[in-house]
Amino acid sequence: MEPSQLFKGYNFLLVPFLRTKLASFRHNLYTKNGATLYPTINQFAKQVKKFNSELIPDYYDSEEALHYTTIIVVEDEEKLTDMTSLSSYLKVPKSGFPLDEYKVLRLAWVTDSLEEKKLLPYSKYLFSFPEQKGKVKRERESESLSDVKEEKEPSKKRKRKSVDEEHSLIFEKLASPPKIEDIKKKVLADSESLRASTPESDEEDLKNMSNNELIIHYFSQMAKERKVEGLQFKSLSYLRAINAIKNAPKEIECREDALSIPKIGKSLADHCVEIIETRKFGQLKRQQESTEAHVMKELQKIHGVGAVISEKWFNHYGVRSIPDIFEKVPESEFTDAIKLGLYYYYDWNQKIPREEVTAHSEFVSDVGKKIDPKFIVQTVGSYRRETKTCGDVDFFIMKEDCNDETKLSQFLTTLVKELFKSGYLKCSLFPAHDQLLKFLTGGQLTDKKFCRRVDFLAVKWKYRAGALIYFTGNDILNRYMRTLANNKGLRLNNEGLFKPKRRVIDEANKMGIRLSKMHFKEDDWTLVEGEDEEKIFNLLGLRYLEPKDRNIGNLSEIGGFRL
DNA sequence: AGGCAGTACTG
DNA sequence: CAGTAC
DNA sequence: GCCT
Repeated sequence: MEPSQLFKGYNFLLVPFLRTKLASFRHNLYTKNGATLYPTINQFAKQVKKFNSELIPDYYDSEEALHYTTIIVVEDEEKLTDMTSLSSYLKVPKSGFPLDEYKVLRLAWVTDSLEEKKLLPYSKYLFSFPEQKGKVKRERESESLSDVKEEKEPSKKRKRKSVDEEHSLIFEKLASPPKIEDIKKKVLADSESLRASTPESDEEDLKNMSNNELIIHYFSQMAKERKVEGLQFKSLSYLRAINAIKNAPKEIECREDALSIPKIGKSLADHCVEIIETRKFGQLKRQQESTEAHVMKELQKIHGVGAVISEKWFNHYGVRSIPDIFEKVPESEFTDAIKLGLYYYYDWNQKIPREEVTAHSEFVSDVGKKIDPKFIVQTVGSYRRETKTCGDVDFFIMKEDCNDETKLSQFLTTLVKELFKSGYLKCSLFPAHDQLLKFLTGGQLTDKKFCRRVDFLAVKWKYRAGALIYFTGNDILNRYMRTLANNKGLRLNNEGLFKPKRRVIDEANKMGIRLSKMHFKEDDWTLVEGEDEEKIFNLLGLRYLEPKDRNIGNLSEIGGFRL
């Protein structure tokens, strides 16, 4: 390979600094391409000193520049177990050294960059220690959306921006989606390097399953298939049936057994019989094998793409794969949300290990505490339901006795700004408006590989329980509770449990429609309960469910809950 | 035959 | 308003 | 796809 000077101006701290033949060969390659290599901090620090005195005597600029161009390259991942081992390999002096302010990248970043003849974004190559507990580091620059090349040229004259200017700049940057070229690049790179994890096909387990377990197994897959097809209510029927089967007193042996279970009608009973007798579900298999279903499923994993858009892309534009989208679908079809959905296609479809969500929680709540310790930042969603993995991270914000939306909004705005400045927040799925109470974004911890979906919701104190129930979910429980409320002439929403005022009842009667169909106007309904979760459950005639018992309809659910 | 949760955001 | 997401 |  001819020297490209690709890494010109870059400092590589190599850990461990290996002296094998192969390593020497690699090191030679790095230096040929312009990199300067360092085995220990001591030698690097000398360079830092020189760097700082030679360049503009502006601490801010020079340090920042150094951060852009200094990379810790992990040459042997197995030898690095934690921060301590990293320090010892680099021989960090007693006086200390801010190691955690530098990017720690896997060797693959260097080799892939050489291969591609360009500096690749760091995001996919961030090294993280195995089993690392939630300790999180800050990063100085916000990467990801901008190209690495832009980052390595720090602006020479960085003047202090006014608060307003900085504010609008941050939100502008958060809101603007990446360029199509960059999206394409990342999506293609992801689909290559990070081959889709093989779907767990547990043929063996199927044989050992009881009738009911097998039916649930197939039904839950069928629910997904129906949803992808856009048949949301059929999908819902399967989910409801699953829950009913879980609560059924005995094994389903025949058609009558199935029909005796609520939510199982003629059609589902037939499916049950087929599954019991053949241990297979033909309709499901055919569905799963059709290319249309397969492609639609892939497309709908893009945030912002649902049943209608995926169908259009499949039939009208002939899209058959994710990379296909860039060839066949006109750019005008991409909303900002879809652009982000594509850019983070791979990231956002990964399950998040519970431990990582804990790390997110600690990081975000620490930032929140520094802004104002009186605000409570609680992690809800599936994390609160104690699931082992989460699809996203949900943050719930409130402050004791605070029902002032302006105050809540101010806090959330500041929080978002700080999180952006620290490099954690990467994007926003819709522009932040003046009363910022809800914010949907992507967030990434510096030592983690993936950007995650992160949601924020700030709520008034008096509505905290209603909001908490809503935001904790799961969705099936939410729907069930709202239906229950309707049946009692009440109304449950994101704020709390409401009862109708006299005149609404009269009006509904006069119009001959159900109360729940009445347009919800604050004036027409009285808040019954919004501060106590347990009271809301009880008012609906339910026993209180601990968050961990709210995974209704989930395969991993234990115990079951009678809906 | 009509409902199936209720709300908020984009375009 | 339709579409999507929470 | 089930229930009313």
